[in-house]
Amino acid sequence: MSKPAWESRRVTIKDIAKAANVDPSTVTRALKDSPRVKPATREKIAGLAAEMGYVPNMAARTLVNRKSGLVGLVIPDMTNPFFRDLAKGIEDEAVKHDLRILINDTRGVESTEREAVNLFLALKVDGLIVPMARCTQQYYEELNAAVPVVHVNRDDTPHHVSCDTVEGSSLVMQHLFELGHSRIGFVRGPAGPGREPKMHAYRTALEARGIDYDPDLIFTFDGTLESSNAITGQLLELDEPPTAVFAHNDVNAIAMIHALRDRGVRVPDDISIAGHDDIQLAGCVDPPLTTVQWPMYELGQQSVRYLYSLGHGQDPREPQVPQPKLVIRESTGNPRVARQVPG
Amino acid sequence: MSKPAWESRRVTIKDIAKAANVDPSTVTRALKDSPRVKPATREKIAGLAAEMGYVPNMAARTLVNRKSGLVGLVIPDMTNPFFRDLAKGIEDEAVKHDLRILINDTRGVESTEREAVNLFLALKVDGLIVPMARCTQQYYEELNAAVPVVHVNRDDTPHHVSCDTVEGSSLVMQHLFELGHSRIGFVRGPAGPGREPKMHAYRTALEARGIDYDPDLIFTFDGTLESSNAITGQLLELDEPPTAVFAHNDVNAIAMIHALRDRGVRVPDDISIAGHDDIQLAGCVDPPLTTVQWPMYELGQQSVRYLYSLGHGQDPREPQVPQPKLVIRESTGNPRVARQVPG
DNA sequence: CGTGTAAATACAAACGTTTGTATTCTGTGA
DNA sequence: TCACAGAATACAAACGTTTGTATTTACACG
Repeated sequence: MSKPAWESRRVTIKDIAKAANVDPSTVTRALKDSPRVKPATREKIAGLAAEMGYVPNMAARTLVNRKSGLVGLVIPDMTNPFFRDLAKGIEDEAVKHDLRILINDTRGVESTEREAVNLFLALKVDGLIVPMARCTQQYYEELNAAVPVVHVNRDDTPHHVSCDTVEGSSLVMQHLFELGHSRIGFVRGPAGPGREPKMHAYRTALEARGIDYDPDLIFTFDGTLESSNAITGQLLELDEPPTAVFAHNDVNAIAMIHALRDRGVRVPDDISIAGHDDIQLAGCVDPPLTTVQWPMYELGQQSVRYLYSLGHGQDPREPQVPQPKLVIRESTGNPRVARQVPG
Repeated sequence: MSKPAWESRRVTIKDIAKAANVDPSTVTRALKDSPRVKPATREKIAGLAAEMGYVPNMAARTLVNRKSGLVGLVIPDMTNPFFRDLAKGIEDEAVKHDLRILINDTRGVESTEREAVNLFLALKVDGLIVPMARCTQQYYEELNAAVPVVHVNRDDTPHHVSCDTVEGSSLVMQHLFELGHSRIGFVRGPAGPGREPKMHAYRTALEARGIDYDPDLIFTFDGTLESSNAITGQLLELDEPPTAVFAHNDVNAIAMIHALRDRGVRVPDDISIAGHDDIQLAGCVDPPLTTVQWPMYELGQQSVRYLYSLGHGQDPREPQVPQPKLVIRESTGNPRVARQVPG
């Protein structure tokens, strides 16, 4: 096996300088179009750089700049289409600010999240974007001393972009009430700090209608398919199952619809299911999902802008994102006439 | 607004050295448990480092080591569960080699893929793992001169880990033949280099049975939901639609099943659908999907091992991964008795 | 042909770590 | 008490880039 080519030293600015018979500093300036270098020289250097296959060394750059132009994105589950749209918004906005995005999937594990954050810290990222993190608020407040951190969809932290979670969830509850439901289940997300707005909206809506809160109707979704299946099982085993369920997100809602069908329960005839997020898939499943349209792409964009302000000592303006909207499709309907439980 | 805390300089090895009254080099060695430093000093330094909240500066480290301990993972669609399992295998193996994984989602766009590669190059990654890349074989051969690159599921490149694609696809074809199908559609992946093994298996299987290859039965999936819908539409508009379809992957297969149902076509009664990959969801949809079980996790592990050997000048051993297996579920069945197309 | 000025470029220090080599300890045995 | 080995630590250079300052060059003007 011949000696691998990548062991040979890569071409540096000094190599180019030597080839062009100038000082390294001139090369740097030429490469970033500084007016301090004469056009002819600039072009000669640009040509040489391309020809020699120069790749800048970010490590050296980061070292002197004390920042990398990188933004770390810490997501709990890259498989959730929600994060794809978010990431898209983030990346589109990031290029405008000359920032590059690095992704780390924590798989919903808190320790992994910490490791990811540490890696990004060591990488000297300019900022962190953390949608719905697992770690505690306190952790992030401390972290915030080290690097700008903006949260998405979480409003208990110093810096966050979000839209009206309570409003979104209230719309769902109102819709279900209007259809005639009163026994409504609620699936909350992974237990943890900063995720209570949906729950809050749920309870408030119940109260406003004078309906007692029943802890039996509360389930917890951990992001996995199994979890959705398990919830579906629990739910059907109840003496008096709910006639409608407000699911934590669309992934959960869709999985539950499948699980229900497997058990011969029809949606929405036997039970209504509403989701949250309006992922692309939501309109394509059977039945199409009633859900809350959540401006993920915009949230992504705003989080970068926010981060940018933060990193430049500006007081970030309250981000403007569209209000959540209810999208009524076919997974919700009128409840069946209540069967009286015998005895 | 008070001065943001993150503008203050972070604590470096020099700060620790000063605090501990030793030389920076001693701190380095203490922090990496070198036997050259006396246990008492080591502990004192470790304590100080923790107390002062020291975070190593990877840029400086990378600069002197000329490598970062990072591995870049370039994936076309992070939403495909396939890549999640792959990434899991990669990360689990990576920690064993003290490597960290960085992900970049290219959304199937070739130019984005190039940018991602360049970013990783600038970051001085130790290697690249590239499952089913969009760029040409030639590009990667050149790239391979700069950094170790291993491909997953693609066998036209210098270094790759894969398992028997032809075998996996042949199993599907054989299964469909045995059910009595002879008019079988095939959905290929995003057009591009290095993705012909499935196609090859398809055509070979057809030939072996003496069935003519019909270009009308070949469709191209670009990874999106819309694409699956469009294919479904095209397929049904055929004068003589196929009685079975071998889909490029499970995501495609599942989307097609949905699209078919929307149009009132039943699976497998009216048409059989087989997928590829056996993602977690495959067993949970309705009907459960017949598919090829693909050892994604193992491929992930092997790709890191392979990369590691490559990076250490060892001749990498041919990776051993399980053979693909056919998983027969309910989305495939006997064809309906062939309707004769009138005159 | 000087002189002044602006343009173009060179110089040098710094960023935070690592590592090979040199130096200073420490304690032992004669 | 001295020399010596070995342990512990200090020194210094290097990694590739950036940037403020200094130097050289070119040119126009008197």
